[in-house]
Amino acid sequence: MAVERYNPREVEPRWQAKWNEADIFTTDNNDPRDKYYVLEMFPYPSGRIHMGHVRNYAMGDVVARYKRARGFNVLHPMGWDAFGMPAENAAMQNKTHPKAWTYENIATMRKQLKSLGLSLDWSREFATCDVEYYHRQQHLFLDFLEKGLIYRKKSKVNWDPVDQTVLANEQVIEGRGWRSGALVEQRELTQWFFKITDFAQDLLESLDTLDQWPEKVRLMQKNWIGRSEGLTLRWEVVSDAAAGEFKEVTVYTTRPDTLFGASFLAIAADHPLALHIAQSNPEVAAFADECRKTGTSLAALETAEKKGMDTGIKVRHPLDPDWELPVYVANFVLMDYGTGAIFGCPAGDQRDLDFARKYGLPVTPVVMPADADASTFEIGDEAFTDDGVMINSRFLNGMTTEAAFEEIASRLEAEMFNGSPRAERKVNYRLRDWGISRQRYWGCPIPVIHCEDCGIVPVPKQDLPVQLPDDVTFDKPGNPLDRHPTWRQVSCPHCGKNALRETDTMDTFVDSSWYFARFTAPWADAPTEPEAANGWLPVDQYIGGIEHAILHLLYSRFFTRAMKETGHVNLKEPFKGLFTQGMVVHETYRLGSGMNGQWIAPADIRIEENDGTRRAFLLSSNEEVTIGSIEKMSKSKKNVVDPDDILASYGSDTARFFVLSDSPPDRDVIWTESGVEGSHRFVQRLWRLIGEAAPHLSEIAANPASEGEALAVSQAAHKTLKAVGEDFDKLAFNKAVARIYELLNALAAPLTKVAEGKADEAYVAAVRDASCILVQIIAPIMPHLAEECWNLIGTGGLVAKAAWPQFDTALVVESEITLPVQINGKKRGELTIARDAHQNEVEAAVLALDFVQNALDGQQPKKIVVVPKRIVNVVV
RNA sequence: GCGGGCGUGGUGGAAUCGGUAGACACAAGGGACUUAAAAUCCCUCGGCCAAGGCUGUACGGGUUCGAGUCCCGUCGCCCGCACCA
Repeated sequence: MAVERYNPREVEPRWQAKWNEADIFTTDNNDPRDKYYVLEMFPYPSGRIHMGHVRNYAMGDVVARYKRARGFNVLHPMGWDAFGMPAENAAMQNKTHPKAWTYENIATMRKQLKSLGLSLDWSREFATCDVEYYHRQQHLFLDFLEKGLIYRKKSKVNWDPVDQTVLANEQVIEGRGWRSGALVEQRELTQWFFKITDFAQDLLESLDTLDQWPEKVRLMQKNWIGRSEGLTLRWEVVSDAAAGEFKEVTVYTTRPDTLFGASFLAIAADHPLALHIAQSNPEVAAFADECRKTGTSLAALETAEKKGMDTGIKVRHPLDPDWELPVYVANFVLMDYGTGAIFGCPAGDQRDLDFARKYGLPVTPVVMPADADASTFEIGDEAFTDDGVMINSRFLNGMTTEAAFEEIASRLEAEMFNGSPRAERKVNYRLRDWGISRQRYWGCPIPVIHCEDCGIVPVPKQDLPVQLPDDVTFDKPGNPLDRHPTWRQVSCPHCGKNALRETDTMDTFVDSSWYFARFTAPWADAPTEPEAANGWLPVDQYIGGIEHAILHLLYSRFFTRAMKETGHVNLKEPFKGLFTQGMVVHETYRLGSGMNGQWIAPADIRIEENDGTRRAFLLSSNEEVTIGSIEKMSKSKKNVVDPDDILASYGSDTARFFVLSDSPPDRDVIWTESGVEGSHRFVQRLWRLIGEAAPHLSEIAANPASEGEALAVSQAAHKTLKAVGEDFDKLAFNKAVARIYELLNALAAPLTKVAEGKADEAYVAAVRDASCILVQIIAPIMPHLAEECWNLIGTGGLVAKAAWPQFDTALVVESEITLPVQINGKKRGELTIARDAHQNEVEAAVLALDFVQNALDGQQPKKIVVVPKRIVNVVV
């Protein structure tokens, strides 16, 4: 019989409505079953969802639906990371209010997400710009402040001297402001900081407990925290009028063993000594100013050419009073790290070597490889940075690097200089405290008041929330809160005098550092309901982009610790399992070249393919378009595919199935139109095969076959069921998809046979069992299609509420296995033998094989390697 | 610059712990059905030579009975670098 084509436009909204009616995705905190919290990183409401969102949320939804079928009480919420710069940029460009712009975007994107049929608990939805949310964030801020986890200090920002405003790093392009084009300067402001460094050691050590995180993310965090063991070492300044009061310079070094290879000291442009010298030395002052024009991003600083300026000051070597070294100001030494001063050993550090070559400073090799010859070992263009044997280092000669470190450290620790030890062992971290002050409007106001008499006064909790005023304008650069006529005016909670509100708002990373905890009780008056938070947390499976591997995840780990210290939760690690998914990428198309070229959207072209050559043409004019490289979907390159277009033509199930197919989920997926069509063909094929057989299937109860013709059908279904469950447990969605294809291929002929009425009862029962399994394993990926098929087979109820089926153990084990047989490591044939055959039996059977006999040519084999159940290798 | 990752047919990828390289899909080619097209179904599909074999996982080395997988080096691409989210 003929079956109508599957029409997702009709089917998908219908099932979404049924799920709503049955209210099956709303989560009850008091449900006694085992909990499972699956969370995808919440989106920034940029305007419309993109394919990256579809992929991210499809993955989370598969996990949520699968775990629900497995009997867990699943929490799967959604919200909006809604504060941030784009809303202010839009306000400046389009004269819209950030609040209106943001909530309109949220409305659009919520509608788009709902059409995907995600199994989300929408009753817990919030946006970080909701007053109810940032109210509680201010509550947390006050608690952290009270605990001593927050302080103020001076720190640098990118300052645009034309727009008179602070710029984000991404707004600094090649050292210039993105709007004004003016050279950016560094400027110091007093800003608020979270003391993340208090937890540096714990954040580092606890990485070992995160065994469900990708190894690479743990490694990146470890390197980011950057624990090093070294020495602070004081150098005596050779008396000099220019040095003034400065009698010594303290450096931090992790390589005290290379001390005899030192050839200069380098200090940061903002080092107190540099600042002092700059007062009397215009050259140094000019150079330091130049260093300050690089902007504040580390990448910009480090890719800049390494430069320095001799201060004229000299220091004495700690181990030789007759040895004097020059002190440079250098642009690669950072005031934020260590002591803001280093000693340069050109032979043992590439940066120091480049610097020494540039300024004609001596290069003395002090470490050489263990097997090198001390009399001939030289440093050319490359420093020797490995461990080895000490040379040219007086009493250290012949020692290992490690022993030399210990020798220098203990000698200098014991030596007194100006009344205190010359050196001290010190553990240092690269991690810096987290600066959260932003001079912007669209963020969470920092709830403090500045009073002339009382200083900094926290806003009393009963006065929260400190609400953002709505009546602001964006016609001028700078922070609208600063120039608001009345908002700042407030009386001091202490003394009642006129005082001023803090106008800095919080970094948006703060908003995203605890939203996962808020989802557990978004209605709570306090930031969390501890019982709910402790019950649900940690998040069992967190899914998001690799671009958040360091900052967002590290800040969230810090926040959870800080919330523990302030009694809002009682755990340290917020995310038990982490999965980082890849991006969705697409070909680019370009019309014309060079300056006149323009990017063309995929929707505006058609592709022709002849003899393997693909050419693209503009739909409107038939002009040929150049096919460019495959890149991350971005507005600027126009290589975006709007999920709405895909949903309109293929439906949500096809889109979800496609983004989970082919590519491993942690790698990028290339969006291709032909790939989507392939996925859609599968949807139609499954619908047709099930639909044609359904009238017969619905008449007979499911029953797997244990013998006869139908055995193969049941074996295929149960093996796939087992494998797909394991794949879902590992988030290996692409493998699950491949197995689903395989199963449908295996069921195609049996389903047709049933449809044609040529099957006996036992066969139909086995096919029905297999069909139900098929429908249940596709249900997490293609929930609408699954409900429609489920209904057609006449199973009753919703698949979304059905328990995950059990596979039959007897159907998934093989009694015989086929082993590949190699001769000298190359496959030459196969051996089929009982699964539980003993090693001796396998060897005997292999030696009896014709091709083995031929290869041996009468001789004895040198060796036979038998890897049980895997392979046999005969060495002749 | 520093830190992290990736590289397998025409294409996306599979290969669980070092054990049959190319599962599954896309594209392409051929055939069946059709008045025709679409849809569907069947076959072929890394390269080289005729079988049988040789060769092949970015490139160059190494370890091993056996390497896509481990080690060393090179090249290319991607992510992060603290005020994008």
